[in-house]
Amino acid sequence: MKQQKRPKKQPEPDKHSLIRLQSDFFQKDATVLAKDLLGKHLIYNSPAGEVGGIITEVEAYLGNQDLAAHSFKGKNKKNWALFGPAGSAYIYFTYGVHYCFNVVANDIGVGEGVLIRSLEPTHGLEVMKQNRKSEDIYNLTTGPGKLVQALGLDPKLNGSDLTTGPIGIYQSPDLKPVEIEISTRIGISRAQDSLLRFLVKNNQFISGKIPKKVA
DNA sequence: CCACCGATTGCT
DNA sequence: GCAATCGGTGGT
Repeated sequence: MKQQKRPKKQPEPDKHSLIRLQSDFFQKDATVLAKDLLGKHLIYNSPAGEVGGIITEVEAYLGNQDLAAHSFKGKNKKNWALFGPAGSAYIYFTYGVHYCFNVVANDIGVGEGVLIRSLEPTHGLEVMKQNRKSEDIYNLTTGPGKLVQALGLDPKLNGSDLTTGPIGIYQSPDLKPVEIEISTRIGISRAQDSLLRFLVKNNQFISGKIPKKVA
């Protein structure tokens, strides 16, 4: 028997079915928050429309106990937002070329954050394709610099409140438990053995380099 | 003042 | 494998 065609086009998730996460969700250690962020939606209500996707890869950075963290040597002009309240944005400029986006964790002044490394695109695909000058959905948001470019995140949103501002973290009501894969962090020269990179198991939307899989 | 480097990406 | 490209840091 022949399959019937779906009468309705599907996959765009309905923004209004998503629940915006509030400060109690963010108020925890970066290692815990990192894992909790997997499977949640990162959505930016941009001037060009709503863009974003499901968080599939993250890394935790732990403040003054973490040699690889930007906050290791304390607060300065560049990293001040990392010391803000849990649930705020830390957007930093690196390699003279790219921006990366973090979710601030833990108490004010601790300097913990979660680097968002990869998304599965769900919102505003056309806008993101334009921003990235690529039609390949696997090349839109699979990397910390790429996803900031795809979403068109404005660096002025550094320090902004993710619970009320134009960038938000959302949970789908029908979110299933996420299976998590763990590895060492990528692109750092110190603390290379810490197992602080977390990925949604078996997802295809991961950043370029091969993870040193451990657990 | 100069050299180096970074939680990256893309091209050779 | 390496250039792009910029601001901060540390050494001379």
